[in-house]
Amino acid sequence: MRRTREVKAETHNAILAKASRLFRECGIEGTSVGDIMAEAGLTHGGFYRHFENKEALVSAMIRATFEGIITAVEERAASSGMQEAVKDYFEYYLSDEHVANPGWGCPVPTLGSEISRAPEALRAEFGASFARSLATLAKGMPGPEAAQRESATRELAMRVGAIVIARASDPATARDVLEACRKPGNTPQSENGER
Amino acid sequence: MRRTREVKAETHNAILAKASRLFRECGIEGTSVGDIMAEAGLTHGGFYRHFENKEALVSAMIRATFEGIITAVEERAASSGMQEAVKDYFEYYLSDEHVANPGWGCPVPTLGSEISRAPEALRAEFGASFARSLATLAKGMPGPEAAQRESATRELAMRVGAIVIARASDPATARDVLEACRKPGNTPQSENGER
DNA sequence: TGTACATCAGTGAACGCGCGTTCACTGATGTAC
DNA sequence: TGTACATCAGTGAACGCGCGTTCACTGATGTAC
Repeated sequence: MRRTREVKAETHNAILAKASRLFRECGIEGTSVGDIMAEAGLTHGGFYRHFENKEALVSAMIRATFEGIITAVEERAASSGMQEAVKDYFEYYLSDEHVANPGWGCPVPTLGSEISRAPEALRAEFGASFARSLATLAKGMPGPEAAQRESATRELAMRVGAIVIARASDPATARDVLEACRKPGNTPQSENGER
Repeated sequence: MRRTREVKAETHNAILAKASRLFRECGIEGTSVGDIMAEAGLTHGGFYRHFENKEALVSAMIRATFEGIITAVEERAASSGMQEAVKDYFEYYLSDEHVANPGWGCPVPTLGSEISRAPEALRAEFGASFARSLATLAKGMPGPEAAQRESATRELAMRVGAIVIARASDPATARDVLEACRKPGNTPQSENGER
């Protein structure tokens, strides 16, 4: 039953894609290797021909998922410009759709706390991938480079918090929090340079 | 080996207190009933004389932990005023100490994503407890009531996100994010009333 | 206040279950000639 | 291009383990009189 190189590569990508959605939707501990393989139409034993263990898959999933977000924003920027692409992303971020579909959303609100308790190697991958995403978003912010990075960080942090709170709360509380965070006028933008 | 009412009440509180720290530090799934009981100096079997099941403990822990935070802020406010108490809380929130000690910190960044996937009853408890905490913090913000609530929400959301990101990242990324969020000047404060 | 008995807080063995990982096996693919 | 054999992707049973929960048991506490 050996498969061609092409088929193996497709399987590998399928495992990654299914893991990406399931981890975001059900959490890392809440998703078993068997769940992922079944979703990919395979049995659990074959998993270890693709990844050394579950942790290795988590690491690859983190990188691939952030990379996918970066690519999506950059593709949008190619037609409408970075500023518009980032504005759109931030608007989507606080949408009811994003709140309701963690499996297709940003990995930070879903996986952040689990990664906090994970081995250093995973936190290193998460930090590096997150930093790359942030650098992309920063390019769509106004002002000089330092201010861009700072305001992208604050804007994203506020949205991550809003999503975490909204998803963990009853609908009424969720609505209040989302509405407060949707209001403009606080695009932090910082005072100015810090010296 | 039956215990007096007083001893039982003490045991009950000990279980709650140990669970509060362990859940925040290791996550809900990452903490077993046995872990909690051992921490309280007991064996796992006795747990069910105090709580119907693990979920009931989680619910009680959420309420008690938020209530503890509210009490701490209000006690500080009794001597220095609400504005100062809330300012202090927000400052502590982004401190390295808070990042390093999830077991003694805000339950939102640690438990938020797990609660998202929990039964509705837990999300209802989380939402209600969170909303009460937010109402307390709002009292320390400037402006009319609606603006107070809004800016407390945004300020807290940004901090929740910052902590989630910082804890899940490598030290360098964590530092960058925390520093960006510590800068003042974006106390959102919203435009003004919304009609 | 004293007695008799019911209650029940806490113990620790046992349960069924799902997990991550291993392994012998299969047969199609890859490779060396 | 054809042949012989090594490789290895995927299968499914099996492993050891820790989990939440149950339960028979113990003996001190609570209660009824």
